[in-house]
Amino acid sequence: MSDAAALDAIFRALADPTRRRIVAELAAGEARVSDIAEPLPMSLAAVSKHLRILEDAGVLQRVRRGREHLMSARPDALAAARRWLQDQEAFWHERLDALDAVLTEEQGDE
Amino acid sequence: MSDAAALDAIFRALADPTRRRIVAELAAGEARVSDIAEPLPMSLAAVSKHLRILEDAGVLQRVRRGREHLMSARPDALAAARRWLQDQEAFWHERLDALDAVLTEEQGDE
DNA sequence: CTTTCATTAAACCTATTGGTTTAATAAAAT
DNA sequence: ATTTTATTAAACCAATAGGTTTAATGAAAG
Repeated sequence: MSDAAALDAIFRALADPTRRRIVAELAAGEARVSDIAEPLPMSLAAVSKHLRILEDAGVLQRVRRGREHLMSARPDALAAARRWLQDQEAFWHERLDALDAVLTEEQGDE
Repeated sequence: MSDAAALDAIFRALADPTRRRIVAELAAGEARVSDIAEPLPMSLAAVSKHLRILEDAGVLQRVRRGREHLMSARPDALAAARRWLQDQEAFWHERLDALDAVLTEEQGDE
């Protein structure tokens, strides 16, 4: 998967509130599919699909233990998305700071 | 808009690669709708819709200058999303570090 | 004032998404 | 061996998303 495709998968995966909730809840540690599904207002099958999307995006990982699937976080996965956001923020601020500087200087000139 | 709804809007807005591209290109400074659309492989109307989604999410702002609409970045908007990601990463790492510590200690005990 | 230019609105179309329900699979428990 | 439990697969459905094309709006230029 190219970097761009990977980033795309991550942002798409995080665009759904149910999936973000799952991500947040896995901060408490690994959990079985059923445990993750229990508090969620939808079928187990629906949750299973959400988990696959998160797994495919590399946000979660799955370990099979007998008939149970233990899902857990892959912390580095989120870093790519965070970095993209950070970069944009930095570029934007840079630009605005440069603009400020110009305006301030012009004011000094007048 | 509640915080949760705002975060949702931002993540949804950023889930589309065309919109992320627009966001990235506005690092160069404000631009008219037509300028933004020019390099994109779709109709002006389609771009107009993307811009509205980014604007509604608070990621971009619009200033009308006569018949032109100048779009530009609102740097703080991305911060909410970045912070969410940062928090998750931190929580996850915390957990893994704690787990590491336990395992290391157990090894020392054996 | 008529025409051109910059943009959005509206109506429409197709593909994708997020859910459902009902099988299928496979391991665990009895 | 049979049944129960954990999960995914498959088929389906309604709503949404992302695009199109054709008006409509409204400012600028002739």
